[in-house]
Amino acid sequence: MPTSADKPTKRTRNRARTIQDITSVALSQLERDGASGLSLRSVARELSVSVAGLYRYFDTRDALLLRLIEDGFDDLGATLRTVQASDPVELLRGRLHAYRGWALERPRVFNLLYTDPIPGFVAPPDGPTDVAVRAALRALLEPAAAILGANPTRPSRAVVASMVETWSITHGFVALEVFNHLRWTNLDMAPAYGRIVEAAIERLQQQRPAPPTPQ
Amino acid sequence: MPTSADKPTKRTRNRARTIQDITSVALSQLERDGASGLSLRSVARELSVSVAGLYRYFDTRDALLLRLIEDGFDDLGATLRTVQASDPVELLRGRLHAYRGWALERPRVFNLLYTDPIPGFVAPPDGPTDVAVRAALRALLEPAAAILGANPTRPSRAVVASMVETWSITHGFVALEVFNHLRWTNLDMAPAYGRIVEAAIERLQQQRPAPPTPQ
DNA sequence: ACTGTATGCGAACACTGTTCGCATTGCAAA
DNA sequence: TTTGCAATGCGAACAGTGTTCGCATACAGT
Repeated sequence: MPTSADKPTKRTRNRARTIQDITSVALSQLERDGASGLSLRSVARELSVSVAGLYRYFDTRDALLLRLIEDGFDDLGATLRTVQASDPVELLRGRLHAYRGWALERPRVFNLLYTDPIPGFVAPPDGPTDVAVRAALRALLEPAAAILGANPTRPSRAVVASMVETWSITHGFVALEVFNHLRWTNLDMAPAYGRIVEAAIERLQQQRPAPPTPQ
Repeated sequence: MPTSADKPTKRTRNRARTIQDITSVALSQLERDGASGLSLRSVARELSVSVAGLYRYFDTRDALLLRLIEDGFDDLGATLRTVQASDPVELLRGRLHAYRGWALERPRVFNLLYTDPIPGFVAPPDGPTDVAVRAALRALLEPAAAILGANPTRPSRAVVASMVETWSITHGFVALEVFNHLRWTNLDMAPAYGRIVEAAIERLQQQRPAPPTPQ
């Protein structure tokens, strides 16, 4: 039962590598077949190890799934943060588009992150999952806070409300598109999403407290 | 292998009742444990029949799930249509709120309808599933078309785009709330959603072609 | 009353997650 | 270096799942 803080001995390095191997093939199976199609036994087969051996690294299938969720949020956050801009409006616009792009490339992972993957489970507040979730979201909400001229670390209630609106508006389109609920419209999805993004940004700007008019 | 159009003989009536029984207990298990927790064997146990017997009514587990999806969309549509109003704006507002209420009462069903429940499956266009999906959606989009002063049966491309925007904006908030992604905000969800709804309606009204100014 | 179809079910097969006990390996202290 | 303990690996087993098959039974139409 190794603790989280171990010296970098050969054992712990091997252990980290094994965990990395497991999550890696688990992720590829998740992306291909969805969460319900991910089986420990097939992961074990692909790694040429026994099923029972996997239980030295993950107590249960749900634990592995949870790890994929955390990794997913980390990856989403990192992807959003690759988008940079000097203008906060430009930054928000870019990251909102990156949000959609990320989701479209990994619909199964997006499904795992933003719907109800482990029926009974709710992430405990300030647990590792919750931390990863909020870190990813911060990459989206910080530029929104900047547009509002608000402190992104301690946003007021009204600022939170405005940021959540921005997120909700864009997330809705992405969720519907990713899950194929907009196919019948025959719309060009990219420009349609672009209009949603602009609407969200405009609304955000309207809610910014009026700056002191110069002169 | 009975076809869909049978005379109302005793056999077919019994058959319809059995199907109704199966879907009924399947639905209750779905609402409690989610789609992944729904098992044919437990349904059979609860009905005191054998598992193999169920296969006389549903070729596969996915077929039963698909039936629950169709029933779900029918129920959603019917619920939305219980909301009536003379003013189309009032009608849309009421139905958008009903949309959220319906989702919050059956999060597992909402998950089944609007995410990726059967990984490989896409509903064939104009199949029974597709018909149910679009019928439910029409209850939401018709008042939007009315606000735009458009023909709801043959909407133009621009009208479709506007209606989809309305849906996307509100769906996003509902999806995030239902799947517990807004818990950290500590916002009052009902008024927060109310503001989203008003934003969607305002945007819709702005996109209405200007009426001929009287006088 | 007879005949064919629809229905019901027990048993089996292949698959799943999970646990147990026993071997083996690697590390760290003696 | 040797010894001992913890970490690792694995085969077998158990309970659960979806699905198929073959054989009985019940019913509907002739």
